[in-house]
Amino acid sequence: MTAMAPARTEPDLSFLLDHTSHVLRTRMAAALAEIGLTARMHCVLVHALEEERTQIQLAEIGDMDKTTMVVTVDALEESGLAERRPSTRDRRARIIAVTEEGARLAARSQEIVDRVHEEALGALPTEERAVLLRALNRLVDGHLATPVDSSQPARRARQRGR
Amino acid sequence: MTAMAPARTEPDLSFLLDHTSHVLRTRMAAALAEIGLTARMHCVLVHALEEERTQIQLAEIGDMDKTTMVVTVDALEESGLAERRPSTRDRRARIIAVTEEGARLAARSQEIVDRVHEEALGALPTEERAVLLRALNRLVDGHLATPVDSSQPARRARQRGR
DNA sequence: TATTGTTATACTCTATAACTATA
DNA sequence: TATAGTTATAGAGTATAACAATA
Repeated sequence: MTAMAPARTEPDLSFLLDHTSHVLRTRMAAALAEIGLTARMHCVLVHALEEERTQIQLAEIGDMDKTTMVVTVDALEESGLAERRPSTRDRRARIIAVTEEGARLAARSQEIVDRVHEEALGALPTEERAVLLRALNRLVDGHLATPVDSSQPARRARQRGR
Repeated sequence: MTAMAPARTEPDLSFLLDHTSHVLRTRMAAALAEIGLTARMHCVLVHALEEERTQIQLAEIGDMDKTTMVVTVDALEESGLAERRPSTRDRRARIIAVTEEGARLAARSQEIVDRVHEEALGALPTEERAVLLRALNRLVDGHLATPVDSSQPARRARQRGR
């Protein structure tokens, strides 16, 4: 399934956001897949290039679990795009160092990301486009800043003794 | 994980849409859970009330798989909110008939949906709000209308003989 | 032959738990 | 004690396959 359907006549914000984000996500995934990247790999590459960062730091930036980060970095290493290096400050931590090939690919993937966004917004009048981005930013900073912590956790605690 | 992080300097449409839709979805789920509904149950109730509809028709409207529809209707029946009735036109099909209690609850759930949308948009100036909805509608009708059909299927075909 | 609805289940995704090593 | 990273795996969500009844 993709999203909740428009339950009515008035514009349905849930449907609009779900649908647009879902479609954009599939387009982005398809475009990045052409150069062998996932959105997460792109995200990690770009932020690892900015400065020396550990896996945990990159996980926080990308809003990933640390275990998800492990598999993402595994993929980057297998593709020769990044390497784990021991941090000199903290011997528990690993710095993610982007290789030359990784840096080249990151430049290309950023172009792809920008292009996909351009294409998505292409149909909008310039002014409407600016207002859209401003409004979405306001939502992100405002009432839609943080998810409610659902009383029903994503997954029940593992039962003891198993 | 929630969404791809802002990879940027410029406003990142992917991040904005993913984040807002995700947060709104959790808020909607939490609000509807207070009256024992999921977003899907609400969606089915509302559209089943509009006119006589079969499971397949409701599944299409809600963009659900027919197997997902089965469990959604199961939940509605168990809660006494809807019933399956054989279609008089097509004996394969089942009409989803909303009970009186279901109709009452659907009215309440629609209020909840509207309220959650109101709250989300509350921070926006009236004009910006109108432009946002218009712009999102344009995206839905335009380049973000349909997802690319990913070359890699969601799930590989079941291997034969198993 | 195709379609509606159903059951059963396989697959993906991601978080939890438990662990090692360091702090 | 707490944290970084790792492995293994549980659980949720959802689509696929196969089927029965009917078109």
